Amino acid sequence: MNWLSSWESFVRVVETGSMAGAARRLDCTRAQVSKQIAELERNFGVRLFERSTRKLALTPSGEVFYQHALRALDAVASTEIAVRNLGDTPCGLLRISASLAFGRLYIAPLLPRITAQYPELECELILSDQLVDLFDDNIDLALRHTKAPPEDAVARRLFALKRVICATPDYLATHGRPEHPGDLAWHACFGYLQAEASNTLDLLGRNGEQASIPISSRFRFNNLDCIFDAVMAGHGLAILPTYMAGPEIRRGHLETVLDDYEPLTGFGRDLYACYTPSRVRLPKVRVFLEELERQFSPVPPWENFRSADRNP
Amino acid sequence: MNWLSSWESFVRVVETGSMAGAARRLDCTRAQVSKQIAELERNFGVRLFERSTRKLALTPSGEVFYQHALRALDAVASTEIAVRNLGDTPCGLLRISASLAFGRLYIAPLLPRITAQYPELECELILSDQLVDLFDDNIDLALRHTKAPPEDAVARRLFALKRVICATPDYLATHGRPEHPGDLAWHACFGYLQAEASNTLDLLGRNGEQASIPISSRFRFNNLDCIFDAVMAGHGLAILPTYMAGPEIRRGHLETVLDDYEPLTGFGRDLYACYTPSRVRLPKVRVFLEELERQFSPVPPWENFRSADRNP
DNA sequence: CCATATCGTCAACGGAAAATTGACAAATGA
DNA sequence: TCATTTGTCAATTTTCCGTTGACGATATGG
Repeated sequence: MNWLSSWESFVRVVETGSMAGAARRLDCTRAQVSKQIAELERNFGVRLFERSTRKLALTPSGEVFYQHALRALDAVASTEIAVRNLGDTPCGLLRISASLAFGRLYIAPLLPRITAQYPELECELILSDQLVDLFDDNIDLALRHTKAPPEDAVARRLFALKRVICATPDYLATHGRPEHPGDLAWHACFGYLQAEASNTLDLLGRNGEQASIPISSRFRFNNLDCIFDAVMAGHGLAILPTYMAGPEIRRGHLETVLDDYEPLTGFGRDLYACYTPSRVRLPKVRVFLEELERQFSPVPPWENFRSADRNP
Repeated sequence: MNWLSSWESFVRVVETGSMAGAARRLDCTRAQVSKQIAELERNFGVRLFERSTRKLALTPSGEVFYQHALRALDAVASTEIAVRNLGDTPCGLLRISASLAFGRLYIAPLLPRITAQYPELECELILSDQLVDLFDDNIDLALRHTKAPPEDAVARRLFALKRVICATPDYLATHGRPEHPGDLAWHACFGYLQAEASNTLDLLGRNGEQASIPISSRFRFNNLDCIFDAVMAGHGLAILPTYMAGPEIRRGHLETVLDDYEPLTGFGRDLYACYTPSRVRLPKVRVFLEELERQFSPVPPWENFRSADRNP
C-alpha cells in the first residue's frame, strides 16, 4: 500500500474530523479514505478511530499515531524541499495561481514563452478569483492583488495596480460626463461583485478627501471580463484596472472620468507574488519571478495610455 | 511512485555503494533500483549520483538527500514501532529465525499451535545456520545458541543447551568405547563444519582440565541433521545437542560416552532469544516468548534421558 | 590479450494493487 | 417522515510497479 498517501489521508481525517471531509479535501472518494484507514488499522493491529454512529473520535493509539505521523510527514516534506531547492535548472511542474482577468491577459501568454525556454519545465495556470490555499492546492506561485498578503507566505510586491473609472465615448456623450463624485450616483456603475462587496463606490481625492457614492446598476457580475464587456458595450461606467482599460483608452474606445480621484477597492493597490517559504529557492519559481519582473517592471506595458502630463 | 520504497532503495545504494549491491540486499532486480533512483532524480530535478564508468559517487545534492532521508525514514520507522507496540493482541506477521535442526524439531511444531491460538497472527520460520541480520531480514525473534549475543539486540537467555558425545551401541561394540579423551583420536568423529571450524574437539573435564583432541573423519557436514543421520547409521561418534540425542538415548538407540567431560563448541552453552529493542513490547513477540518458556522451562522436555543419579 | 562476469540502463510485458463506481445500512436533521 | 450524509463493501477498471531479457561499457582473471 502507499504509505505516504495513507498517512496523509489519516492526518487529514484527524484534522477535518470526518472521512468524507478528508476525501473532499484530498479530492478522492470516501471509499478510498475509508479503505486506507482500515488498512492502517489492519497493519498496526490497532484501532485508530472510534466510530460511534456518525462521529469519529481518535483512540489513544490514534493520537499517538497522529503525533508521530505529523513528525514523520514533516521530515519527508522537509527532505523534499531541501533536495528540490538544490537544483539550479527549472524543472518539474510549476503551478501558478492568478485572477481570471489578469491571468488570462498577462500570465497565460508567459507560459509558452517560459516552457520554451526551459525544456524540463511544465506549467499549470490556475485561474480563480476565489482565494486559493497555497498548501492545499499545491500552488508554487500566486499572483494576488490584495491589501494584506497572507502571513504565512512570502509576499513580494510586483507593481502598483492602478484603476480608473471609465466608459465609452458614446455613453459619456449620451449620459453626460461626471464631473464630481456625486454625479456617479446618476449613472449605471458596475462594481465587482464579491462576498464582502459593499454597495458603495469609494473614491480618494487628490487632497485626501474621500467620497462614498452608492452604486446603482441593475445587473452585476462577479467576473471582471463581463464588467469590461458591459462597459465596452456602452452600458455604463465601471472601475477597471488599467491592465484592462489601458489599451482601449489609448485606442480611444474608452475614456476615463474623474481622473483626480483614485478608486478604492477592497483589493488594495498592489499586486503581490506570494509563495510558501519552502519554495523561495525553487529554480522554477525564481525564473518565473524574473520573467514577471522583466515583463512588468518598472512600468507595466499597459500603463502608458495617457499623455505624459496627466501621468503622475 | 512508491516513496518509502524508493527512499529505502536510495539509502541502500548509498550504503552498499552500488545499485546491484543494493538490489541484492533488497531482494529485487537491478533494473528496479536503477529506475527508482532515476525517478528520484527526475522528481527532485537533481542528480543524486555521479555515475562515472563503474563507480557511484554521491553528488553534494545526493549527500543532502541522504542525510534528510535517513532522518525521515527513521521518523517513519519510529512511528510504526510506537503504534504497533500499542496494541495488545498479537497480529500481523511474526518472523522467527532459528537454526536448521533445532528449528525444525522444536520451533516448527509451535507455529500451528500459536497461530491457532491467535487468529490474527501469521508466522514465518526462517531456518538457517548462518548468521542472520535482525534488521535486514526483518526478523522479529531469533533463537540463537551463541557465546556472545549481538550487542545491538535484546538477548534473553532461555535455557542451557547441553551437548553429549554419543554413538550407536553397535558402533561402540565394534570399535570400542572411549574411556579417555585421547581415545577419541582413534574414532570417526564428526564435528560441525562451520566457517571458523577448528579441527579439534575440546573437552572440559570435571576438575576443569581441558583436552583438545584432533578430529578425524573423512566426511564432514555443515548440517547437524546429516551428522545425526551418520551417527545413527553407525558411522562414528559425534557431539550432538541433547535436544537431538536425548530421545534416542532414552530409547536406547544412542549411548553417551565420556560423560565426565563436557564438549565445548564455538556456540557456547546457552540458547538466547534475540530481538531488536524496538520489538520488546510487540504483543506477537511477547506471546511467542511466553510460549517458548512454557515449553522449555525450567527444563526442556528432551533433557530427561538419563537416570536421575547421573543428571547433575 | 581476449574471455568472462558484472555493472547500470532500457523497452516491453504481465500482473498486482491502486482508485473508481455503485450500492448498502445507519444516523442525522429538516 | 423523508431526504441527506456518513462509513463501508463488493466488483470493476485503471494505473503503475516489478520482472524479464536484452544492450553497451567496464573491470577482472587466466
